[in-house]
Amino acid sequence: MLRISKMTDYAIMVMVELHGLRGEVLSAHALAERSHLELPTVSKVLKLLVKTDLVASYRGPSGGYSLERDAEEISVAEIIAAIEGPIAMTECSVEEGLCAQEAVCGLRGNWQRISLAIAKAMEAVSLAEMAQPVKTPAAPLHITTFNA
Amino acid sequence: MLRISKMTDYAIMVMVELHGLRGEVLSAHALAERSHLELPTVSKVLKLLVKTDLVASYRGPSGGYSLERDAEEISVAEIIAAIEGPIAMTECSVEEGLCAQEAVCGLRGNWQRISLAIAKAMEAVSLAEMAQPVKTPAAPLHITTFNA
DNA sequence: ACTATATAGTACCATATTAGTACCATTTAA
DNA sequence: TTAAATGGTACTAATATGGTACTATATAGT
Ligand code: FES
Ligand code: FES
Repeated sequence: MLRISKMTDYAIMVMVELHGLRGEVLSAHALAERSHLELPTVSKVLKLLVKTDLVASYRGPSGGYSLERDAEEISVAEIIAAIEGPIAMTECSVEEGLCAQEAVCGLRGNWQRISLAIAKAMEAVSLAEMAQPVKTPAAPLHITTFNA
Repeated sequence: MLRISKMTDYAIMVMVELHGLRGEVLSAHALAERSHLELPTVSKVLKLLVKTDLVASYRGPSGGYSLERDAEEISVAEIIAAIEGPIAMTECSVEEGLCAQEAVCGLRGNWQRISLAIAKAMEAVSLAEMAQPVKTPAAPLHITTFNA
């Protein structure tokens, strides 16, 4: 199904929640409530987001989390990468030597091209755009591919 | 990592092997050898590909498999879909009611847009193109996204 | 200085998914 | 009739994921 992990999905939900509260600091607890997710899960996700400098954290009482940058400046690609690492369709798309079949399989170059294209597509979608609900997905993203 | 399953990877390898032999019928055993994969795995993959009408199968001695259509007419999207079902980033991209958070989460529309874009990108890449090795992925796929 | 509250980090477990295997039924060319 | 191939099902093992628990550390407020 070519899907992102649930953790990544959660991460986006939390980031969306954080958006619109720019400047305001929310605790993990508050974020869990607002996003209807479990606290431990939200905590885990937030820690990963802090590590990758997408959200700022403040300790102590009245501490919590806030977006590190404007939602317009954060891409979904970054969020995905923060949770599940580099965007790549196959092992070999990440770097040489990770795919068992590499010696006898010439697909690596093409997988890299495809992975790169998808990565770019996600880089072009900002958190701010993601936060705006779309009822009728009338205009899908437009993608041109090989030989274009 | 947003990756396809290994089975899907294998499926593409097998399809690539089948390509260039248009008309010729190869047994699962022969395909396993050529693609350096295990026979049971190749068999399993081939069965799925037959079900989705991507390859034709012939029983009995001197039976085997061959491409159902020209490699130019088969997209990687079809192969991926054959092995792992609809191309969708999240549960809710497939159809309503599959995502646990749906009631309180407005992301569904956007996920659908993104999933659709990726699906289209893969539809644009044919098996024939995939079979041509690319050493230097100089020109990646070009993708334009939201608001374009 | 003390304390309560919050994040940071690590380590862990339970479950779901995936990869891989085995077996037997069915078809068919020789 | 036989042997070689696919078709289908069911099973096992390995891995990845999702979720949890616990301890350490920082800090605002009293
Ligand atoms: S799929 Fe990775 S080397 Fe072929
Ligand atoms: S991510 Fe599926 S409904 Fe929000």
